[in-house]
Amino acid sequence: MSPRTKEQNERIRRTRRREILDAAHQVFAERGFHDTRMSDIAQVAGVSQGTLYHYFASKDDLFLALCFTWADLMEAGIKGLFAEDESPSASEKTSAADKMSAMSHLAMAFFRTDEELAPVLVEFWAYALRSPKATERFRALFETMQHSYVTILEDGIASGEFKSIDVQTLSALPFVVLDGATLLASILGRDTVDPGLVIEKTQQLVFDGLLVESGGGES
Amino acid sequence: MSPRTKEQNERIRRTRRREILDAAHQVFAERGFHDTRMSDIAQVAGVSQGTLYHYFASKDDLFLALCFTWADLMEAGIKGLFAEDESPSASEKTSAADKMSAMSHLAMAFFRTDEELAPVLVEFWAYALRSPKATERFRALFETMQHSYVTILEDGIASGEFKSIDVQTLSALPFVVLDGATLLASILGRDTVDPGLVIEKTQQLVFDGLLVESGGGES
Amino acid sequence: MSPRTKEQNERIRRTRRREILDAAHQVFAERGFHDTRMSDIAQVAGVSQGTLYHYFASKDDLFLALCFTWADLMEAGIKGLFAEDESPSASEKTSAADKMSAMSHLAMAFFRTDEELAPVLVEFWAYALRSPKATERFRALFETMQHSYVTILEDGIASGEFKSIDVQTLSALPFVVLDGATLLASILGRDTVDPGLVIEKTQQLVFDGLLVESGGGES
Amino acid sequence: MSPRTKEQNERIRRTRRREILDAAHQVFAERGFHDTRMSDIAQVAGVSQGTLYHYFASKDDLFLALCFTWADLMEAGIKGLFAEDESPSASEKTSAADKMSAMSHLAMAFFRTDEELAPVLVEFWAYALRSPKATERFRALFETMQHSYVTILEDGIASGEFKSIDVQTLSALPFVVLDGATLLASILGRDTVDPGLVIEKTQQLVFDGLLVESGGGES
DNA sequence: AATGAATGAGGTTTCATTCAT
DNA sequence: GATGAATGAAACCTCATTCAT
Repeated sequence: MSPRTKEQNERIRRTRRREILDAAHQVFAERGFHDTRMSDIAQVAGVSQGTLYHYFASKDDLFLALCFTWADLMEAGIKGLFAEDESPSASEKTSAADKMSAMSHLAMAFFRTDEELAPVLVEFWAYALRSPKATERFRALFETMQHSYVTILEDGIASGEFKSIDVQTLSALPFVVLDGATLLASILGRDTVDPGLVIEKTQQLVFDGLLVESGGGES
Repeated sequence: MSPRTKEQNERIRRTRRREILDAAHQVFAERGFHDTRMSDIAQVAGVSQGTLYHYFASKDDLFLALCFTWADLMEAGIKGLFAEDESPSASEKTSAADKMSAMSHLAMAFFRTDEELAPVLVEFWAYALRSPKATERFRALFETMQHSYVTILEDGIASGEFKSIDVQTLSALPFVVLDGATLLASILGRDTVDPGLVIEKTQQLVFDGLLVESGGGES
Repeated sequence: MSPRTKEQNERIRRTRRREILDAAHQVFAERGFHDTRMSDIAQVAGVSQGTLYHYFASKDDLFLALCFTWADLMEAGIKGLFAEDESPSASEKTSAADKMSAMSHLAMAFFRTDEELAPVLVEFWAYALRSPKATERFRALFETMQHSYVTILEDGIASGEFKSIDVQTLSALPFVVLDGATLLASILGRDTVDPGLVIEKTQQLVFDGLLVESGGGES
Repeated sequence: MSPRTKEQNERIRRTRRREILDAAHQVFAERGFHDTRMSDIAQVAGVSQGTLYHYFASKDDLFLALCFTWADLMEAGIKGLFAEDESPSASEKTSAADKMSAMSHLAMAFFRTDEELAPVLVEFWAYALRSPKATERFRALFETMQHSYVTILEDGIASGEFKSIDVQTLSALPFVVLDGATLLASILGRDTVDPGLVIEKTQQLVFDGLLVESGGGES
């Protein structure tokens, strides 16, 4: 009956918060944002509806927190990729080709980690269309990825590995392909479109395209 | 004195139906599916709420009809591309490269035609995640596009224009890039990501990639 | 193209009116008053909704007209029973027993005539609970029936056929049994409760009861 | 500070549920099922509309619950009548006449208990015409009453108290008269038809009829 | 911190009725 | 007389959020 210590309280809060986020993730993935009721989340999380509001100010808040969670993860993944790279322990500089390949693998890894991630992402996009907060987070993630890709491309071009191209425009490509493949896989199923494979094969083809002087299609 | 003729009634219904669809398009684009009120659509269309239900059974029905409208248009565009091609008047066969280019241009054209199309597409995707009807229409559209691309690639490979690749997987690429670029442009704005440019430059790069034997590793 | 004569017009109106009433009868029986839509009736009658309003001022008006139709029929039946009786051609006065029996047969006849009558009656009762017009018609019909029965009973008592009873109270019995049997047959089906049989057997038993001095139940 | 205990919550729910049912009873009786608005019930019950839906899934559900409540009461009354009878303390068996009388008194008691019961019953009948659930409950109640009456009649016949009659058909009589009298009293008012009196006098007459060999013809 | 009964604004949908043709 | 497109009032119901316990 002795009051809980501060640390105990915080641990409880952290655990409970995570449980709620997990429950929300599951239900949002199944039902989508608008068809999810707070009571559903509460039930799956095993808490009362009131409790949800001790941890998140609103349904939107909860959804955003969830989306930010994986955005953080993704961002950390990308940054990690290059942080390692900068460590001087690597005897030799990694080639641009290797870096491109590494980015692809990172994206592919996300799909293997969590089967329910893709549907929530699609919801997030629709949500981001109307929510400045979501847009900002999305933009930051995009810019991180874009920045990395720009660096890779420019390095490759500088070193003569790649031919010269419109770096600014093409820097969006990884994100474009990642999201496009996620979308198609979510709606049509992975039997129809395997996002990992699409990303991998595309990256390979694009890489090959970077090696040759343009054949000069008119488009 | 005498009642309206059948033709008069049909004309009225066709016109009114189109007016409602246009209004719905506008409001759905602005607000998204869930934040759109039937009263908003009615007001923009200049009719009463009741009238909406003379033309569409429900809000979902209206939204689907709208999405089917542009899906039909897009599908017609793709099929038209190849129908022309089959006309025997062309003394020489169009090259695979030209066909690829034509597909890109078609996709790009859609964005120029209708500024408000993109946001509704994103809504449609989220919607398609839960609605079998929407999924089916989406799948049909995808397969049409995929089929065309498969043909182009196989023709190109057969004629020796292209190297041999995983046609099945890469046939999803146009749709992946189209949707991915649409998404990014919708959320981040065309200043950040110009979908037409992304499509064009990507197509070019991919095309170049198709010309050379792969220099890359397996990744 | 010559304009129709007044008689033709009236004939058309009468026919059309009857068609609408028949359609209404059918739909009201199937669906009940509140679940019947004017459009249903219009469709079954083979006319437009607007036309209904050329013949009846409102849905309530149409329903009442329908109910009044059979009320008139029933009332005519009862009155007819006694009109015949008063004709001097009958060499001998009909006995009270015979009259009672005749009333029973009349009631039973209604059930055989029209299978769909019973459900509409139940609707009418619920309706009559709130509508003064319906109540009044119902009361008039009741009083006609009651009046006839009072006469029969009083004649029978006067002639010594029947013992003395509370005529006022028991004069409601035919209506009570008729309606009660109608109700049960409508809800439970004629397999469970055969209204004709119930009426017949009850009448018989009651008649027997009228013959003997009360055994003096305490109730 | 601490949340309410389970018992507290249950007590609240039980009380509130009863309050809502009472309010519904009152409003349904006044206005009928279809003209009753959920907002009316909410107002009379002193709760918000939303609260109604915490206790009943729909307007139909609420109405059915209400009807089931009195059906349960009525059924308990009938069963109670015979349960007492089976107690071995009674030195002598109750006569069939006494049992018939008891049943009449029970029916009459219902009308005295609750002035507003009758109109709701009429609504329930109309409702039962279209609702399988209501039909089933109605049938069960009917069968209970019928079963009791069959027993009474057969016992009476076996003991020689009553003459032999069509027990199956006449076993519906109490229900027929009860419902018929309820209906007439509801529509015409108790001044015109006193249901208690009708039931009592009818029972008496029928009882007398059971004593004598039929003098009547087949009608 | 946790609970869950209660709220109430507001959305979609229905349908009797009107009226221009 | 006949039509059927159009109306618009209002009903049922949902669900995020609050707050007394």
